[in-house]
Amino acid sequence: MPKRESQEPTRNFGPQAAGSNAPPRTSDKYERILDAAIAVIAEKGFFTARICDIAQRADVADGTVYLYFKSKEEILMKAIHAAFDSFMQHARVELGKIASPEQQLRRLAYLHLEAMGSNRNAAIVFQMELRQSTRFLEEFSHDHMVEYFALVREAIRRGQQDGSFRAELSDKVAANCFFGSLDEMVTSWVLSGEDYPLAHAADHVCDVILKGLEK
Amino acid sequence: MPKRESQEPTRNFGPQAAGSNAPPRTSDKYERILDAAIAVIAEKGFFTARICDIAQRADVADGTVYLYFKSKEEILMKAIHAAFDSFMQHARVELGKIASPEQQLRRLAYLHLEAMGSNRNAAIVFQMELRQSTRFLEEFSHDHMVEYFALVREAIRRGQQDGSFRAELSDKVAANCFFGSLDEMVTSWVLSGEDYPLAHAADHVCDVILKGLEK
DNA sequence: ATTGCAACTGAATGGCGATTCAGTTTAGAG
DNA sequence: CTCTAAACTGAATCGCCATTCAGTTGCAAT
Repeated sequence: MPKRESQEPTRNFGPQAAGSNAPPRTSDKYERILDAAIAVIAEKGFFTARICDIAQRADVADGTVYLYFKSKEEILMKAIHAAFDSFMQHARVELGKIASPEQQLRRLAYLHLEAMGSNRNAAIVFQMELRQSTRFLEEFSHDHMVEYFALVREAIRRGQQDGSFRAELSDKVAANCFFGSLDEMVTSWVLSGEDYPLAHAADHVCDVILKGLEK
Repeated sequence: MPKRESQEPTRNFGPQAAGSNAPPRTSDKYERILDAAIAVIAEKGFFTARICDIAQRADVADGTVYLYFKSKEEILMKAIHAAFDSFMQHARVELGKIASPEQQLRRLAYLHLEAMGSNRNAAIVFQMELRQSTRFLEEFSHDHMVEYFALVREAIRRGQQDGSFRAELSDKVAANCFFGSLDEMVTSWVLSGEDYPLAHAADHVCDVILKGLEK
């Protein structure tokens, strides 16, 4: 029988899914189900999305979904987790290459909008479901946001120290403005239903926010 | 038997609730149910909130809820509608008293945060459920947002015309930054679980955004 | 006191859909 | 080819809860 890929312990799953369940195997079913779930949830919302819709879209039987995930909720959790982690890792690497706090924020704004703009379904899930879900996924998704905010606040504080940003501003408020502005750009992009290149807006947002932070 | 209050046609309801249903009467049940619904939905989310929870909290029987509202969905709709209309009316009056676009935006920021900060449950419903609900209440809640944005964009455009704001900025992007920043302040206030006076933050946010818009 | 009707009640209904599991298929090993 | 276990299937189960409605209560008019 096929065996676990000879890789790092908990890297690429596919097998034993949810902690203690039956352990599926080598095939792209895990990813297919995740993708299908994001698409269906984006379209109908978490609570209205039915497992059988997801299964159908992923082209597997209803029961198969439960070989890979413990529950409907777990699918959403894993989907958000995966997307977020991949974004944060990418963002950290990119920001590491830049010294100027101002340029870091510009870059981050671009990455944020690009990530959302490149996958509408994921963007919908993030904008619409993530908040709602904060209630029942609690700490989980919240921790991710805290991570992101830490990145922003850090850049802002460094900018204040090196004298390029006004020191009297609260880094928390400033970070909220930065994030909130980008978030709203994404929301209006999602709600518009159109498909203009979202990332183009990064510079325009930064024109406002960075000037607002400047000395 | 008690009769409809001698007021404007469709102002204060209480009676015949949902268009064609059975028509209840003079008592505060309508409001009690709305308030209970907001509280329960704030706590558990729209989909997880049970009608019997709402009824219990409003101190009426399950069935009574349906004398005043057509469905669970309608309760949320009416609640959002009422809160929004009252805010918009108030905001329009207040902004009408102010000439300077900059001061208008400052005032609006204050009103926004004050409205949210004065009723945590309502704020939770707005921040968490309104977006989610955009999907199934569609146009409905979206129209309200458009109204609010129109107010903001109008002030921004006037500021650009009178030369106080940079004319090269898109009023749409600027409005997104303004709204997004406030919205994010509310979200972080809601998620913090603490009860600091949210409205105090209005000036801080405006310090950033207005300076960002300035010439 | 009697009547009639609006308001209200809450147990029963009905449908939906997540989850389960008995049975089927697949594919590697012998 | 045969055997076995993992992987998969999808129909049946089961709990949940919005909504309904037969019956009760309150009250004002007569």
